[in-house]
Amino acid sequence: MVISHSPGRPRRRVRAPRNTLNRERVLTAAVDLLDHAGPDEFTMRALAKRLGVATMAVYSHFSGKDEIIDAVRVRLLAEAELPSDQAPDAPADPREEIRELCRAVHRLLAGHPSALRLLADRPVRGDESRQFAERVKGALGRAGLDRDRAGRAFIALMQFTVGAALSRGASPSDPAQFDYGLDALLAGLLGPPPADEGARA
Amino acid sequence: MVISHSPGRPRRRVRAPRNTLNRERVLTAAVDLLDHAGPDEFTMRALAKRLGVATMAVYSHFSGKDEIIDAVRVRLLAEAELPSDQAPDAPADPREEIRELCRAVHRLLAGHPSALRLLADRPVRGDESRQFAERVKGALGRAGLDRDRAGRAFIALMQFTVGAALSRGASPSDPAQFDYGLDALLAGLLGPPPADEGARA
DNA sequence: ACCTGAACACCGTTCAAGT
DNA sequence: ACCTGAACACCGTTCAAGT
Repeated sequence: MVISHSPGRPRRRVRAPRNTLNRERVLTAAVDLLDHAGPDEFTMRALAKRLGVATMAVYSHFSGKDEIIDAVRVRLLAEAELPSDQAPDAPADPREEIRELCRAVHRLLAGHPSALRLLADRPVRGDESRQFAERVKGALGRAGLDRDRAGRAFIALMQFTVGAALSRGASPSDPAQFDYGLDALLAGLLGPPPADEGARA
Repeated sequence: MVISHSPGRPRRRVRAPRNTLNRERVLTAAVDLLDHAGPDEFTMRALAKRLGVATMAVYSHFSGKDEIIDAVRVRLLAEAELPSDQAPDAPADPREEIRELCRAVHRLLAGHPSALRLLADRPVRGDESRQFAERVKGALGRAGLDRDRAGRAFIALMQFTVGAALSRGASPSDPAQFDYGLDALLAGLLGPPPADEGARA
């Protein structure tokens, strides 16, 4: 006996061609999904549907949802638009460099609010973040802090930056709010900025 | 025919007596559960089991999980040990009052890390938090900030406090870390502290 | 009014099977 | 090797029923 498709609903093809999937495609779809829906809708089933494959196909490339979330963090960190790394013999004002680095991280986090909710409570590890930390601590050192104070200052700056991005998602505030807090924190950590560039009240 | 209990496993009684449950008991159990387990284990089923009732009994007192989480926030805010409210004609140093208020909130949040994860991304509303905000903004005003700056400063302080508490849960840092950042932020917002009490480096 | 248990539409993940 | 679909042990919540 012949089983015919019901003519009204053309179903997704029964079997996806080989090698349709890889880690890159999964991660791109994951970030897209997070950017277009809340963290609760970030589901293995929704992710697979977006990729046009069966749910379990994703498990051929990632061990599970946690590994995907960790990889999303790495992917996002990689696409952060950091101010260009200066040559060591042409150092810019370290205060301004720190400021721009924090602003870049804040821009990144505020631009991916659902991802931020998923990532906010996980410890940050991995090479990229270590590199970033060393760069900020280097600038803090050039601004006059010793190694110990630079470490504490870096943590404080990241705590504020994450908290500000989280709060923006919860109840959006004007864009100048983050700068107000960041400049205050920097002034407290490094001392007041030189008067010649402080033209704003 | 007689159905006998299997002697090995005395089951929970079939029907709980009337009025065993009320909002207070549910909230106490909810905070206990959050304090003894991760946010993922905070489940309507686990909550009911802890209360010794069927899962759906809780729904007689709360419309759902979201309402419970909102009520947990109120409960936690209420049990925050804020420094005693000064009489208006005997005002303490406003800087010190702000400092202690932020420390109290941080202590509270850091003491309930799982609850913090559930609450961090929700907008804060309600009367208690408004009262708290007015108290901090009042102190900021007495410290010399105009209304607009006081509003921004309050937001910045809360963003930092939440971010610091969240980060402590993710990768615990030493207790002095929060004070380091808080004092820097306060110095930036209010100007450097008077030299006579700044005996620490 | 308050509590119970079955049922529904979801989850993430395991497993056996297809190609 | 890579993908599929059924199945398992969970969720939050609706519903009809008990007292």
